[in-house]
Amino acid sequence: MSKKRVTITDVAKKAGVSIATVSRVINDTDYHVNDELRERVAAAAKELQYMPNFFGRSLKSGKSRDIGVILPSMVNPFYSEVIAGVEKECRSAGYNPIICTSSNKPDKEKELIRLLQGKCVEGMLISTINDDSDFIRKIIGADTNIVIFDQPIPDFSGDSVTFDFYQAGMLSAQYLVNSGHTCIAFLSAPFERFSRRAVYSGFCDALSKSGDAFQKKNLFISKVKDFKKVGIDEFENGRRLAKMFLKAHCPATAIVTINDITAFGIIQELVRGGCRVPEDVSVIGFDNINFSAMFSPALTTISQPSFEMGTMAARVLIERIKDRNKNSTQILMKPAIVERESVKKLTEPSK
Amino acid sequence: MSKKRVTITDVAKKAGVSIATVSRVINDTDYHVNDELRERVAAAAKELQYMPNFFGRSLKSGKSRDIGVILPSMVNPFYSEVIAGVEKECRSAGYNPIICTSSNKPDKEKELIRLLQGKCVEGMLISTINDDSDFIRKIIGADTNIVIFDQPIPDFSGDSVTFDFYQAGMLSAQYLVNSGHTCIAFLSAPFERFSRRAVYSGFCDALSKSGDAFQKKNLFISKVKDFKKVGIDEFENGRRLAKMFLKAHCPATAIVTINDITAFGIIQELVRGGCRVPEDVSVIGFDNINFSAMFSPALTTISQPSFEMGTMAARVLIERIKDRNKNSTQILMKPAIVERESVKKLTEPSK
DNA sequence: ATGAAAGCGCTAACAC
DNA sequence: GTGTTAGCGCTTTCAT
Repeated sequence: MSKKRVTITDVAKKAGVSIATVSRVINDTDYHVNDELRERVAAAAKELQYMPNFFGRSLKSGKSRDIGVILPSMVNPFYSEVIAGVEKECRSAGYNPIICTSSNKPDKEKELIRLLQGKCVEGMLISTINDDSDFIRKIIGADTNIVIFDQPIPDFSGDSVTFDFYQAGMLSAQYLVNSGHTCIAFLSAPFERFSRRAVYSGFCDALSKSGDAFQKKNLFISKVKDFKKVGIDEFENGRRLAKMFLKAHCPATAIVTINDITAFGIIQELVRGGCRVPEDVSVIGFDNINFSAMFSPALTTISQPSFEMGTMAARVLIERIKDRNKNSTQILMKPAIVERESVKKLTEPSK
Repeated sequence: MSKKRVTITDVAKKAGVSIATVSRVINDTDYHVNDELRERVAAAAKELQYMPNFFGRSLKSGKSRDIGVILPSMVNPFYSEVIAGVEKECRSAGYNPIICTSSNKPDKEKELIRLLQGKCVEGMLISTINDDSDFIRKIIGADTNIVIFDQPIPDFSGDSVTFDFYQAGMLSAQYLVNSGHTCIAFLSAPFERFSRRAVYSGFCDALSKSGDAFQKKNLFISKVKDFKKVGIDEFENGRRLAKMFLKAHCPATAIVTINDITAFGIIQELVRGGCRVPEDVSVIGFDNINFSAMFSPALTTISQPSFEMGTMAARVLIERIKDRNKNSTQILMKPAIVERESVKKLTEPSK
């Protein structure tokens, strides 16, 4: 019943030319085709609503024009923005991103990589959650173009676009110290990811330098390893963390945490526990997702340029696809503090 | 330099069998293959890290196992959740979703449809923003399986999974009326989308029925048509709307708006203008995105089940792919009120 | 300037 | 039970 798909042969027949000519016209090569024929072909193609079959093309050329993208989650707006950047950059260069989420599951990540290889993607953008990073290296050993982004892999020497988590950790500590805070708490999910460890160590180092060495009793780590519904789970995790903080009667006047959503949870629970933010306790987030500006109090946070990171990563990958032999590019995106309302300045008169 | 891709021929050579046998083993057909050969092939495939080329397969079979998904945006968490649902359902059925965002641009939407056709997707999930819906019907006339979801198309008779916007509008009005509000305002972006018109008319009808016919002076519509960065733009739009509301000295005690993000903007600006929520003015949102629960005051809103809608839409499409002749399925997801803290009950003693 | 034809990797009908 | 082969739609070399 369903009409057969229109192929290059149909167009050729209709225009009374060979398929080779049709191909030339369709691909608009600089190949010289008689104007009259060219128009006849174009007309036939249009009339038949011809649409080249990518499979035929890709099979022949070995090029899919597809780019695989693997991310841990979709529901965290940070990643939505990353994807938006990736998509924009890819499409404007004529590539099609295939977006996959690993849902924080290492095995699924591996599976997706194989899937994408089967689809002959010309390259992949990977934000890996695999701690065993060797398998990524193996893939690169083969002939897949890869750019590691977001989550760094220690000692990785290929293309990467990552974020300077260490410095970000330093920044948040310094900012708090400069605002007059001397007793600061660090609230986090388990340190399974490189990024969290890096933030923490930057944070500790900065405190040491300023003379207020971090006190272990101010470190609160929740037990939750698996975030199934990432957005809401991280929020709940924040609430849990705040409860721990409150219960411990922690004397800290400021709290640093690992992402904005967690910060939202912390703030909500703090307020519920009778603790005003920032009057009684200051909170500084991490990511600067869109909602941080909408929250009340508007969240002071460390910006991790999501959209730009997506854009950059895609750009680096496309460069790599064009030239397989160029030197590897390693981009380290820098953090910046975004001052809003959730941190109180103890050194200035309160308003 | 880069090693050639391993093909079925390589595996066949290595195992000392024909490519047909390899194909049979790989696809694990119930075709009878000698156990010894089977193992030899499997071993060879594994050793060579063979990965079938989807293009060859798809070209031959005409099946891509891909499903195209077109959405207006990615940055609004409502859509992130929809996608999460779609992805989960597709993958568990062995399909691969190709996600595209039209960025609220009708032309881009059409372009994406063509792109997806070129990729031989077996079906598409479309949340259309095209007001001219005929072109969608044309596509269906051809041999593409389509499920319209999220944004309904009037008089559409094919498969669809949409949301009962009209009833949602009624619900919000009724809820407010039941809470004792008699003067209610409606704040919206321009009525270009069917969904917004439907919400508005449900809202008006419910008010009429309750005897408090809606007064036109309480309708505020902003001018902004194009949301480029959807998330943040909608927030800004909310702020703009709240300014208009404030400036007009509107006597309404409650505000209904078209989505949660806009509600966040409205609330922020209201508060900034010295108007407490919900003490002075109540606000009811729309969507129930994750952040609504995190906001303060936690947002009372109409839930539009995003993840489930994605799941349902994918499921309907997959059913359709399996049986092209079955009757069309039309699912209308029902709204529900989510009571939180942004609406004040005027009929009960205030706390 | 145009056409004929090979062949990309795979599946499935057919031959043995 | 296994192998041979045609051909899916396309690009591109090579003749003409």
